[in-house]
Amino acid sequence: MTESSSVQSWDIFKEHLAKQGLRVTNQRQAIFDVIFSAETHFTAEDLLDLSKQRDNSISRATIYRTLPILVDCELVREIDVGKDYKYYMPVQRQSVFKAQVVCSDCENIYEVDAPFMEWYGKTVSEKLGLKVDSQRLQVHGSCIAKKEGKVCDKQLVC
Amino acid sequence: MTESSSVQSWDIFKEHLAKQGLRVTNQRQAIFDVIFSAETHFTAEDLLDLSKQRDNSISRATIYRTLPILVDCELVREIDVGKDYKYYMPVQRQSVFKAQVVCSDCENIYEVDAPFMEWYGKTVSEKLGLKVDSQRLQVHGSCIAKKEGKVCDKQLVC
DNA sequence: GTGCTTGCAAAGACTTTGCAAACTT
DNA sequence: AAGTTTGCAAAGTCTTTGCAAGCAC
Repeated sequence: MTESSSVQSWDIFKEHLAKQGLRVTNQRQAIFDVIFSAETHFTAEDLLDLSKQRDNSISRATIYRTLPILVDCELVREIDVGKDYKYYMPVQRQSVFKAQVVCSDCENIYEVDAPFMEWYGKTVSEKLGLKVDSQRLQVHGSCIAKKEGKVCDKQLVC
Repeated sequence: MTESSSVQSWDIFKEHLAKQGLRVTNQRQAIFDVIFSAETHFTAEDLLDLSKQRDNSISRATIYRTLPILVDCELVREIDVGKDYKYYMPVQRQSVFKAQVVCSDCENIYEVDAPFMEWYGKTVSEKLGLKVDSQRLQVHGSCIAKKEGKVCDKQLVC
């Protein structure tokens, strides 16, 4: 994450807040900062912990109230991998459709290009009389390294 | 759903139970029957309601304990569309990878072939050192008919 | 008879919400 | 000053679990 892209994102956020009649608060600013200096995926609880380090007064409620705003303006993507909590991650500023590859051993989530999805989703939906709103493509896998008795850890690439 | 395919599914279920040292109970039988005479997707709560019509003593706990068994032996597919409850549907007895097209207006869930997924998932995963466990491809859309002021209802195909 | 199953109700896990105080504009 | 936003704690929603009674094998 370059500084300029983070600045650009902040402008998008501020503009979105203004447009919705919402306010720029210290809490929202801190939460934004945490997200855009992290670069990885995180849960609401992760975000709460990290945010509290910047401003201990930030509450769980504010985290849960702020995340939907960031998802709304497409600065953050919500990722549901079937667990009972969701992951979030800063959206890369590019328009290629992304698939998520989720490693169940080390909890890594990779985002990879899946450009064919745009065509596929559109074609299939139109046949059914639907207009595409969103798409999700997830591949769940497990570490080959781990199966061979080698290390697999959150810190390492599988 | 032809009768023969339902019978075949029942054999798979019975065999799976036996293999795991589990027992054939009236409740499991009733739940199985409900699922394989419904043909559509359903939630745990839907299943509870329908099952209670056959056997009013069936409890929510039993529903939640039985579903994972059916998912295990691949007779039922669990579908998480991002809501806080899950959908389930009887698995078609064929091996082509299926995508789900979810209509947010009428809550229909269509399953369509996505044969390319097998290749895609495998290729992408191997590059990352992963072995594919499962994949999910979902397209979320909304009714074109409804946008044009026409009817869109659960009963109708969008 | 042994030990898996069940229903019930309570517990869990994550997320949402009502309210009064605090803050942004 | 007017109207958002916040933290807190309680409430919600779906799902899981402990337990004693009941049932399959």
